[in-house]
Amino acid sequence: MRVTTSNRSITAEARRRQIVAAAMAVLAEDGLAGASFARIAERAGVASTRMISYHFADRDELMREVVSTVMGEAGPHIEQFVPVEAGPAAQLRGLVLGSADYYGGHRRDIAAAEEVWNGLRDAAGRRVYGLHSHELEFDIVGQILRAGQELGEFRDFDVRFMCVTLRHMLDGLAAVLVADPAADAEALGAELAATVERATRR
Amino acid sequence: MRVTTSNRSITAEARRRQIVAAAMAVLAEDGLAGASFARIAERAGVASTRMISYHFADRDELMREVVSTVMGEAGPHIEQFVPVEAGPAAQLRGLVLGSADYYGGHRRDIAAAEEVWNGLRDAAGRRVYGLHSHELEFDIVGQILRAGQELGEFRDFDVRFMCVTLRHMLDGLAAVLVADPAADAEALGAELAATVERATRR
Amino acid sequence: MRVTTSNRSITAEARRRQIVAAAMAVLAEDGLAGASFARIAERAGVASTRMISYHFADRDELMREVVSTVMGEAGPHIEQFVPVEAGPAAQLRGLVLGSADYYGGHRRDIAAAEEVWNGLRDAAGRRVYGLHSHELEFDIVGQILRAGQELGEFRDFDVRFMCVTLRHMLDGLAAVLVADPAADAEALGAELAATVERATRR
Amino acid sequence: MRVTTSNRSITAEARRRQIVAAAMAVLAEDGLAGASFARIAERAGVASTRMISYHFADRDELMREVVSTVMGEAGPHIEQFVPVEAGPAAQLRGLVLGSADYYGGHRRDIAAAEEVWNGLRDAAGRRVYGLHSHELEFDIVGQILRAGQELGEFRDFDVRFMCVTLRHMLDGLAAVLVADPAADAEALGAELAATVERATRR
DNA sequence: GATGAATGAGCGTTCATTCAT
DNA sequence: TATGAATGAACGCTCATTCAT
Repeated sequence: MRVTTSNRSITAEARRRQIVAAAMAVLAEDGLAGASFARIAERAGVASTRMISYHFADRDELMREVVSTVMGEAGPHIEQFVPVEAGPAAQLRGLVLGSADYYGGHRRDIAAAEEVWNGLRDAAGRRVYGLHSHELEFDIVGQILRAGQELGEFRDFDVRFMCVTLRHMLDGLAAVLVADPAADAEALGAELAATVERATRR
Repeated sequence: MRVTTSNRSITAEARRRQIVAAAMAVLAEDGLAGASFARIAERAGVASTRMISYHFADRDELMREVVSTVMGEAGPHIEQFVPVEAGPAAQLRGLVLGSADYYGGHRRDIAAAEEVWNGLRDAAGRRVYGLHSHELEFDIVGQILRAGQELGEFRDFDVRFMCVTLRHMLDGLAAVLVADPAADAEALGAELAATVERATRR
Repeated sequence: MRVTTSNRSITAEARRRQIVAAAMAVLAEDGLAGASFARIAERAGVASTRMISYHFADRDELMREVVSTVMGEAGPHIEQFVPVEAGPAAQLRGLVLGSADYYGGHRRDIAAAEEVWNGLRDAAGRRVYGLHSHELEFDIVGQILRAGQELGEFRDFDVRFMCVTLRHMLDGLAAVLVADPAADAEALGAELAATVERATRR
Repeated sequence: MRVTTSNRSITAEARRRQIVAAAMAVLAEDGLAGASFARIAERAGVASTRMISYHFADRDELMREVVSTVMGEAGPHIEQFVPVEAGPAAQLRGLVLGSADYYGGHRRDIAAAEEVWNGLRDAAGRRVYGLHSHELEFDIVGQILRAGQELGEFRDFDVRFMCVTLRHMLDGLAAVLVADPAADAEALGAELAATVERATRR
């Protein structure tokens, strides 16, 4: 059992969630540069931007919260699609289908998170997120890929680069789902799973 | 023979190129939001931001010029790698290898272009670029893919979605090359070509 | 009894009045084009132009406030000079004398308001104020004039055009009072009242 | 016979007239603040604002030229309506009718001139035009009024203030004609002439 | 927990004008 | 007579943030 040790009150947490939700809506609609405190406050229905400054240390913290909220939801959701006992190929397939399922049901959220992911910079101008922020994902996927190679199911490719390629293929799927509300997440997920299967198998 | 009929003088064109180059450098380093006229002017070594306003109608025009400059260079460069007489599989391979070659030689430029591509919005908050801006590329790649399917070389996949997937795989390649200056463009290009080959063939 | 239900605090209202007063002074001295935020802020004794932007949505709102402040004061002041029970001729005379009295006591204010009135344009270049903004005044004066015609006191003139003419005669009076600080408002008011009386009576 | 001793060439004069005409159009549409060199150049169909700077010493000279062009045309036109041999009352009537006739035929021009007249300031912020700029007109009209008083035709009013009042009544007529393209200049002129006649006669 | 007031720094853009042909 | 290039100064406005309750 996991316990969140937060010294924040219930109402404060509610306010934070309210603001994060508003931030996501604005990010998805107007982009990172358009997601000013003023617009987010207006969207959240709070009186002034001061409310945001009060609940978040600074803009960065709010934006990071957007990303971690989405990532925190996506991980467990996708996990359910990955059969623990099955082989690497089935697990890889589960990863793709699970991602497609999550993306399909949270198009606005992933659009928001991607805005932050791709655009956010720190005060010195360095990217806050980037390939290195995916290392945890690359570790997990890398283990599956390596296991497949050792079992002789997968061909001999550069594991890390395949992880990067897979990530971007999934980003492509997300982009289609965001751009076209009518796009069929399940069908495209299956399509991509087939592509990934052929790209990796011996 | 193509003739550019521009009503701009030679010196004006030179100044524009100088400013665009400076903009690219700043974009790659500080991102779209960090690419202010002040920083670009400083980088370009011109006295004031007024110089930029004089040569470009507005910020948008400058940013679009960055993208079209890179796209205008990349296209012909990659074309050389695509054998006209060969079959679809060879052409597809050429596309990947050519892209890798261009990306490897212009890491800063593609980083700059991608900043604009992903982040630029118009006054109303709508993305200036997006999936739809790739339609021309999708047409060309789509023709190759369809030809391959008709010849029985390629398996039966959703052509358009494969175009999107390919685009994002290439973006992943670019991301690696930008993030790691030591990354070997040729090797990764070959790696990706192998992946694409397996993903598409019957 | 009229109650102003404003959601602005007392201090905010005080600041607004302070800024409006400064704006009036600058407008009267330097004209509309010269009434920049910088000059107004300096005149108001506030640290920066940011203070003005904080209290007013934009330049237009400040300028409109100048006009409505003057109009809101002038109306009730002039009303006192118009005897409710008396006949049209006496009421018309009261209007002129009341206006002269107000103009004489607020030369700087009317100069400021007139700058805005004559010069302010919206973003599309259209006049914000104009003859149509006087319709309320024309209604009131028009009623007096029509009543006089029906009673046989006034001759048969075009009521609306007489309203316009009267307005411009009063503007002329204002212009003299603004241009010449030594001009005698009461005497000129009486002079104009005589002119208006002859212009209208049967 | 009057000879214009100008050291300007014919083509230069033509260019000046072309620019002045464009300035008038822009002034009437967009107001004084909107009449930037950029907009005037565009309207005149000349390549750059440099053309304007070349032909006029500065913005002031161009704006003054607009006013003096209109005044130079209006004077002789109105003169034709003032019978030299007739009495003061008839001359005064001619003045009003002549003005109405000119205004009616040059609505855009008088709108432009009035923009400059009311708004133009010198570098120090002082009005370039104002009541004092009307002194020549006031002299002429004043002579007529005084003659009428001496002949016993006119009542005993303050001559100078009546001149100011008349000027503003005419401005009111102009305002109506500018605001309403369908307004009948001749009818309103007759209406105003009647008003002026009653306002002045014994 | 929440708020109003205030702020310094920076934004892109426009202005009329000058320099050098 | 005309033009292209360049410029310094100023514009209104928005940003996230801090102070003081």
